[in-house]
Amino acid sequence: MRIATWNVNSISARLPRLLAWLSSAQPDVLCLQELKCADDAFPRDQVGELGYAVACHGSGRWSGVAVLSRVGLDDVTRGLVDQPAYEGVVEPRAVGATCAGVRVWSVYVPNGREPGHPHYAYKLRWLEALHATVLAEADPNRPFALLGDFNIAPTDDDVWDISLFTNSTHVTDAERKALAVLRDAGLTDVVPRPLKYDRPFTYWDYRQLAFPKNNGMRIDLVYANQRFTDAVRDAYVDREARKGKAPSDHAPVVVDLHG
DNA sequence: ATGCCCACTATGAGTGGA
Repeated sequence: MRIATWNVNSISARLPRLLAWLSSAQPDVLCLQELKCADDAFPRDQVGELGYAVACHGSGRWSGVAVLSRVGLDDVTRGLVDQPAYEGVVEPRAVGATCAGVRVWSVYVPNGREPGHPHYAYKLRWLEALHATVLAEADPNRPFALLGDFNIAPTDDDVWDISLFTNSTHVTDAERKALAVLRDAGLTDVVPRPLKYDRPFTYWDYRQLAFPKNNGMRIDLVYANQRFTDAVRDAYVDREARKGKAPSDHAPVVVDLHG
C-alpha cells in the first residue's frame, strides 16, 4: 500500500501535473494540501477516472485539504477537535478518512507569518487542537498517521542554512515543542530518504534558484503511530515532481507499507 | 541539466505563502 502527501499549491493550477503524477506514482492514498478551491469546484471527475474517491474540505481562495483514495474512503471527518478560528473563520485545514483500515489525516498547519504575529499564536493553538484530535482518535490497534504540510522544520538540519532563520517561524522552540507533544502522544516522525543530496527536503522557494541550489526545507511530515510505522517498508521524497514546467513549490512525500 | 516567484482575486495591485 502506497500513501503519499503533497502540498500542490492550487489544485486547478496543478491539475495536469497531479493527474500525471497519480498515473506514474500510483499512490493508493494521497493527502493534498493548499487546494485553493471550494468543494464544488474540486476536479472529482478527472481524478475519478483514475480510480480515486475524494474527501475534500475547501472553501475557495485559501487553504483546503483532501484525501484521495482508490482503496476505500470511510468515516470522513472535516476539521479538528475544538479547532480554533482565525479572524472569526474556522479554516479548512484538516480532513480525516479511513482507507483500507488505515486512518489518515491530511493537515495544513497555519504558516504563522512571524513570531509575535497573531497568526503565530493561532498556529500554536491549531497545533494544540491537532494534539487533541490525535488523543481522541487514539487506537493502538489501528494504523494511524498525520500527513501534510506542518510548516515546521523538526531540526536545524531540516533547513538548508539555519543561520538564515533567526527570528523566523518554522524553527522556533514553541513550534518544535508542539511536535514533541505529538511524539509524546505516541507518534513517530517517518523520515523519508532523499533521492538526491543528503537531506530529504520537501519544499523549495520558487525564487532565487532555490531548487537547483537545494536551498530547501523539510516541512512536509508524516507522523504515525506504531502500527503504521511497523508496516513502513520505504519512504522517500519525490523531488522529480518539483522539476519542470509549472511545479508546486513542494514535492510529494511517499510512504510504502507492507501489505 | 533542476534555472533566477507563484496563485489568487479582480482587472491592478494587494495578499499570502515560508
